[in-house]
Amino acid sequence: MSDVQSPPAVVAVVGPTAAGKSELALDLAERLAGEVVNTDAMQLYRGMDIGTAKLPATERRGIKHHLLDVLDVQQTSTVAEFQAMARAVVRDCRSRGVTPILVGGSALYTRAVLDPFEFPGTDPGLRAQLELELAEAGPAAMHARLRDVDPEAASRIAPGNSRRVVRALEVVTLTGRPFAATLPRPSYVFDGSVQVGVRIPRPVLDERIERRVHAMWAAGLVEEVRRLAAAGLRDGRTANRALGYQQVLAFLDGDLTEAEALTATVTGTRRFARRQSSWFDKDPRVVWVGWDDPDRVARAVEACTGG
RNA sequence: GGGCAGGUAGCUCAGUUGGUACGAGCGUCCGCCUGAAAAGUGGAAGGUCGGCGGUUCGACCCCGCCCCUGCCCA
Repeated sequence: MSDVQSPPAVVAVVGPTAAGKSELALDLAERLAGEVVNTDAMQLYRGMDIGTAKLPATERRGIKHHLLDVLDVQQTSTVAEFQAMARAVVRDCRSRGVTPILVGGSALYTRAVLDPFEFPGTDPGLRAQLELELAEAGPAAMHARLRDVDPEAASRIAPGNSRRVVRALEVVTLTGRPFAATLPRPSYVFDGSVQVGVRIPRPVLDERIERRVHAMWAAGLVEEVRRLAAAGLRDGRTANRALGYQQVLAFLDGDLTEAEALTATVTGTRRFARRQSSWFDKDPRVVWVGWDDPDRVARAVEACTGG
């Protein structure tokens, strides 16, 4: 147990989607007198409930949840802004003697809270300019340009990845410093940070994902998307890319049949789960517990209390 | 029973007047990832070209028979 003087730990529950993170987070919150902090990019959005598997208020066991429903669907979400919000919540919790328990599948978001990520800033005008130039000159020309001003970054960014090329150019011209020079060190910014990972075999996960997507459809995902579309879902830059929403939108626009939208959501979610795992698996700091281990809560608590 | 179309990568399909399958998209696998991250992106592995026989120096491409699928006629 931590002594009275030192601030509570910062706990992050990580792992692929549909592995059971939300439940474990609630268990930990109860055992550690904690509050839940969402680190899921899509659960930030108001009205995106079914498709993001957002825990309904009635199932939150009376535990306070932070950073759910803070954005409108047409607003763009960004890591840097999220980082600031989430860190503020973490500090607030700790100042009240409460353990913040981060949960969410957005690896970058979670890491941006825990690790010393420093985002170099942005300029909408410059960004727009670069994107215009990209549209006119093409990806190869932009990559060549990056090679001139920041060879190191250019060598690390695939020429076809225009998104990153543009961002790198933005950072270089904005700061005058190389883009690659700002890589974070793998260290926690908050004392007593712990990451608990939920480990689940791939076949089991794939089956759970498939069931979950079907359940979302049965629960009215199509209606939810229709409603959000009327509220401007298509106008945003982030929310309409969410798994499930993206595909249902395509269905509503007649680009996919409903059945195709459903299977595309399943395979898309599967791929997403793989991408998530590639972040978490290579982080040696994560303490793993089995998704169905009867003692997983005890093990997780032990990891969090410095056992 | 007869006619037509088709059977090529896990799926949907390109392709060669007979000379080692140029395949593509999707999926799968592995990797990258700093202001869109449920996003974006790099790479890899997959094929006895329905089966059997024939023609040929050589057949996935020609011939015969058979099997399967779809449509049409009876």
